[in-house]
Amino acid sequence: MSEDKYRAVMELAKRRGFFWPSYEIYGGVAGFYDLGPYGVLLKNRIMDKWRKFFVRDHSNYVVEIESPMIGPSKVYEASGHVENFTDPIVTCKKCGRKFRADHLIKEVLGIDVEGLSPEEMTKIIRENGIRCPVCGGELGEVKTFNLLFRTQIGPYEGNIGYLRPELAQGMFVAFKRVLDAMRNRIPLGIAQAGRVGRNEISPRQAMMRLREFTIMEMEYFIDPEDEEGSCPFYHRHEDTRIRIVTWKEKEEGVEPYWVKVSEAVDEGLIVHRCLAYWMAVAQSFMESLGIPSVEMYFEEKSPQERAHYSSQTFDQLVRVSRWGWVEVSGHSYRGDYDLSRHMKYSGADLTVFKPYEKPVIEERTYYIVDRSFIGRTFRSKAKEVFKMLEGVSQDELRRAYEEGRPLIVGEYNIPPEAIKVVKRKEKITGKKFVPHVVEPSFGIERVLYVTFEHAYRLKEGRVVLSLPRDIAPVQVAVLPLIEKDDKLRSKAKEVYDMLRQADFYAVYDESGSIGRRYARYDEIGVPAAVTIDYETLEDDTVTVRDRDTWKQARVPTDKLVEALRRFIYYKADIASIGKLVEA
RNA sequence: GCGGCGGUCGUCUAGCCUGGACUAGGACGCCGGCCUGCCAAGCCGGAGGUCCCGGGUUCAAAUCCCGGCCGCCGCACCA
Repeated sequence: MSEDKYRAVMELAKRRGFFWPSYEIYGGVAGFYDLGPYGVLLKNRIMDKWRKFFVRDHSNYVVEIESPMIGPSKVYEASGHVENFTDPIVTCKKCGRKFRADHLIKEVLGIDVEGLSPEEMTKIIRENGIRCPVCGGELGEVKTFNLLFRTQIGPYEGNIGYLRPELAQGMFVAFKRVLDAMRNRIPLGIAQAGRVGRNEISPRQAMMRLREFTIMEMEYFIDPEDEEGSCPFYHRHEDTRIRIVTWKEKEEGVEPYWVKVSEAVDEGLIVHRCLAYWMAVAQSFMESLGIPSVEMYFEEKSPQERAHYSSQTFDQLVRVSRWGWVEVSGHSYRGDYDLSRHMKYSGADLTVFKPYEKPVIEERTYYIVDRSFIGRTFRSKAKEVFKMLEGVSQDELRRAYEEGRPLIVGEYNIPPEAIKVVKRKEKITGKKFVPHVVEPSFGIERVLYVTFEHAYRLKEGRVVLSLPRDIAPVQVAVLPLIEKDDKLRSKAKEVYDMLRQADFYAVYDESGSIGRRYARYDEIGVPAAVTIDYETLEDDTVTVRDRDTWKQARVPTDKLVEALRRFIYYKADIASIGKLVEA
């Protein structure tokens, strides 16, 4: 049954122009998918929903940017991808099985070889006679496989560039600029939607795992010392119930359960309220795409599974017919790992200055050397002494003072009497810190697929794509009842023009019997079909047909735009927008 | 990458085992005509196929054999 649904869904997607495997005429290449005419429209509407939920709904805090797909090698050295996105792989010459070379060596010899070159690992394997743990066959050379797509920037061979495997680095690298443009306010969310590439070893599962795909992601930068202030919209979802399971619970066989956001945070199930808040937003977002809340949950990744910089990661899983639960988004607490790395590798200051509400007056103690004493004592050498004193820390001065022993700088002895204590009141207006990051990240193609599959229905043996009305690729079809009647046709074209000018995505179609055309638009998920019939010519009313119930309401043409707006954007019932037509 | 199964008009498929009348058949869809006063009606006509690709066996290959590509499943992989 589930197998059949997957096949039916893929068949519809291909036949009606939603999506299909790329490069088909050349035999295809695994891990690449095209989006067709309706696929692109649907994707755009999904992306617009995401913008609403994550960006526009938080317009004072979250902004969207766009950064390049190709980055210089330095960026991905800093991010750790050049080093960590690579696996050393060794292949058994006899049975062909592949193993992680470092794991195999650690297993057999108990030594950690992380960071060693493939040649060194090969040597270790040879010298210790390590063989295939499954069949005992001889192992080949250790090879590395990096999942980054590599290229060169310009004509210079040494100038290596990588295709981004995630969007995050674009936000981190541009962080200072964006922060500046947003007038240095924190919390700050930087969002981006764009394509990424990962050279997967063996992609499969149709659109679930691709080598090139689209991510919608946000890096939400916060002050780690101010959890409450980091989430000014927390109250919106405080009482929202989300469905989660922690990794420990999962190991114990606990099923996902419903919990209020505030409880999950207060009980420490979720490490930070921002993480929990964006998970609740993610759940609402997926619900708006027609995924019922019982068809999804959040599952915490175990420490072994998650990236080393993450202190907690939840995956959002949605049920699909063929593969069961699949990940559509990831929610990570990334800490300050990325910004710190980029500070180190680039030398740039990526800290944030956060002013206190009231400046803090603090009394500070300074230990200073009496300059007149030095001048008197060392005379012509004094200049040299001052210079050397520049490298002496407050701590050293304090110890010399407190212990009453001379401070030795180079070949000079400075007696403790020359050190003076000065207490000074200082006004501290704020603090500098490296922000922490909470990251919700969606894979669009997966979201698109689950949306498509959940919309797929059979009604009386016909396919109906019951997409939520406001994400339907085409919003309204305008149909003259009879093809061969010029009066109906010209009136229908007038109505089409009116809807088009009112910014609806409308199509006009006169080909085939009316029933056939209804069926056609049911299949591509058009929520409303407007039919121009003979009554239209008499009293200027049209019928609006609801894709899901097949009920029709009669609406005056001059009220049609408003009626369709309510129907498509405000979930108005078909009966509420006009007089129902008797079947 | 290994093993299993598969790949035929846009889509779904028949044919393959048992090579030859296959000029590859059908259904649905699509296009045109007739018809049609509301749910894939009917009639007529039409377009549409590198039988996944390459090689081999044979007088003859969609069909048998080998290699490759792609898809699905299992294993491995999935920062």
